[in-house]
Amino acid sequence: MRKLKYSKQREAIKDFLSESSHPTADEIYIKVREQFPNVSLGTVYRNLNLLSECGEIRKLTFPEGPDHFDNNTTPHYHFVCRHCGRVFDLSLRGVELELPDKEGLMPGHIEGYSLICYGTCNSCIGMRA
Amino acid sequence: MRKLKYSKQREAIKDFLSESSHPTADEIYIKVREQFPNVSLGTVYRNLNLLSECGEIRKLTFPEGPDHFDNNTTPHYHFVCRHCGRVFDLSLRGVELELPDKEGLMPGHIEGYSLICYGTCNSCIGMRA
DNA sequence: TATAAAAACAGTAATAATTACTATTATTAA
DNA sequence: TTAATAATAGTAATTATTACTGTTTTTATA
Repeated sequence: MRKLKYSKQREAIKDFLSESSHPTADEIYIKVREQFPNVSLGTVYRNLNLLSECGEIRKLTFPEGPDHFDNNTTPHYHFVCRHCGRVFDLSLRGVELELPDKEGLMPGHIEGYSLICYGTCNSCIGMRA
Repeated sequence: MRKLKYSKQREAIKDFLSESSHPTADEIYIKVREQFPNVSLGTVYRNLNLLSECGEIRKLTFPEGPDHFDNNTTPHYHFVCRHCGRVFDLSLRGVELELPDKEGLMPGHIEGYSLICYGTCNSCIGMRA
């Protein structure tokens, strides 16, 4: 694996990730620009990809809209509101999948999985009521 | 819900979907063009979106590459190979999630979910051995 | 069967998200 | 202190998808 050198831009990206909830690359870009006005969106994407590859963060892909990024790499799932697009964490104790144990059923070697729930969040339900 | 009128292009798209495994819009386009040389990619996308909205097919989104489409709308999961990108069906009896029963844990009303496993498929494992 | 409204079409242009390229600057190990 | 390499900003290019427009097809009803 390649060696990462320190960069203050990457540090700012990580800082913002740790204090925010599933931001998109663009949201991170807007925030980091407050501290580094010349930072480029490419730098944000490159660092997010580097950090995902290192396993420091997770990339979340949904059928609608841009990817989101999550600094919580412990096993957990997500709920996405189809109306406002917000992403929520789900712990779902009791829904421990233990998929790696089911290798026999797999068409190969499983290295990870993602569980995404879709629906309408409570605040969007409230708006329609 | 809006009313669909018959179209032979849409019929060809459905036919190909039912005899193939998780094709992308572009793969469908290439195939349907054999029968309708002037079909446009926009027509393929429009019909795939219409059919997804009607619940006749499912759209599959992965972190890499274009969306895939699945004419199997019964509950099942997917395994995606990180190397060749192929998509496999998983039945995984015993991993019945029953998520709709867990509404109390959700930040809203759940309408669906997707479970995607990532890894290396057996044929890609063979190639590296 | 004729007709008219609605839907679908092909072809093209536009958009959104992301990646690639390049010349310069910053980091780091020796 | 230096030299190798990683990282950067800025820009261009790419990929996947959607939107637009004028024409054609479908379908319900007269």
